[in-house]
Amino acid sequence: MSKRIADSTVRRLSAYLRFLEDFESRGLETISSEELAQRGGTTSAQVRKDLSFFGSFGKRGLGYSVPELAGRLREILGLGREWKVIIIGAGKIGAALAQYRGFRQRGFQILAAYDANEEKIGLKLEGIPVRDIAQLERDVKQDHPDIAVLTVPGDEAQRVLDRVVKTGIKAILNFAPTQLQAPADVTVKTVNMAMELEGLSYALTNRE
Amino acid sequence: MSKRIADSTVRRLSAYLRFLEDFESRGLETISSEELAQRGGTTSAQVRKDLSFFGSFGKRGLGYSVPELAGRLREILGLGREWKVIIIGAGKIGAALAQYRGFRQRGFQILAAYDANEEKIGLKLEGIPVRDIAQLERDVKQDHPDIAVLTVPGDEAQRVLDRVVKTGIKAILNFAPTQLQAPADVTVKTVNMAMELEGLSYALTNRE
DNA sequence: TTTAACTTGTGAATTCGTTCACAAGCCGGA
DNA sequence: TCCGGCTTGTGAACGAATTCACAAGTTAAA
Repeated sequence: MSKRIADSTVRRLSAYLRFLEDFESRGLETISSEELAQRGGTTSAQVRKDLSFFGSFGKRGLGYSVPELAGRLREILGLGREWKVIIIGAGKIGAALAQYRGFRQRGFQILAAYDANEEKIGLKLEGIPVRDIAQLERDVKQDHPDIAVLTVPGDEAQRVLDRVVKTGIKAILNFAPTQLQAPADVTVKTVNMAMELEGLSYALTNRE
Repeated sequence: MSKRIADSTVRRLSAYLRFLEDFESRGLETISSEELAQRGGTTSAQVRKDLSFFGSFGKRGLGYSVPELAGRLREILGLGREWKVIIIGAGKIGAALAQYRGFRQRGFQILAAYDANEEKIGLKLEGIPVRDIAQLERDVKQDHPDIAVLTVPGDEAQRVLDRVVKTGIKAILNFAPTQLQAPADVTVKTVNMAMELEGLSYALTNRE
């Protein structure tokens, strides 16, 4: 597939899709790059450039067909199918994610949560079973999850990641505040709240 | 203060500080840009460039003094003081954040959580009082929180943000999967899990 | 049909961030 | 004191991402 697409572009596509769904639900038929841009806090040229990497979806003079563009974006983002997700670490953050509606809505199906704490094993977290981390390898072999979400303490994160990688899972969403090392064919996205907070602290401290 | 620093630079400084604290706790005295780079998944030139925006902290031929550089970074990032934080939305994510140790460790003190749900008001969330959102304005006037964390549903986020902005708070950490509009003097950082997940979906779908 | 008002798609120009490459400075040993 | 080995700090080169600017296509109305 053509050339490498920037991370920032993919994130914007994701944002565009959200607006399109909003427009779709309100029954609107077409949308211009300018409208899309305003909602996404970017420029119309940016929107058109982003889309142009994947083809020409619009009509000059008119704009984009809302349902068609939404469909194309879902296709590009790989949202046409269900992705199976496991959560590793059944703490507070794991629990919050388990009930997060955004997962289901977008076709991310949570299979199970894993933990080492015996008191948690066997319980249900928002309807999702908490299993013994010891059976991770066996379960992955059977259920073939696509994505692992890591919500374990920072000092365990790398060790757990290595274990997850060994099972063959190629996509990881990490909530531990740690820089993780993984092979090139495994995609790791890290959500680091500490870093965001420090970014706010920096902004508050250094305002001109 | 000199010229605008890139967001990516600030995030890296934040990462460097974490490694330095690790080194500090192990009693190491000096560190080179190369060592810092390896831990942070970047290059030594990048590390030196990042630091150079703020001054010359190292000694040629030797490297950086760990405690000194850590101190300088804390200063730059504004971590020398306590920041007062309020959480708006006492749902699962709010609860998870309330107990998140990363906050306290870095000097972020959580004053209270706010919610409109009467059943939650008056309860404690991990020791933090849940108050009526109706008294937000009064409380802010009295307690002067610096940062508001938004964990409300997406369709309420903009409305709540406008209200928070009106109280004079200048820094917001948003967990709603929505692009928010705010005045230029207010810094908004959004943590969008849906977007990260879609990034993973994209990566899984489009691997060459 | 012609015209006016729009809007896309895309090379070119620009801006922004990263990497290179090396002079300048520091340290320890001879 | 001199030398060899190291490491910083920083202009210059490079590369990537964004913005500009406009030809080309579409629509509706006269």
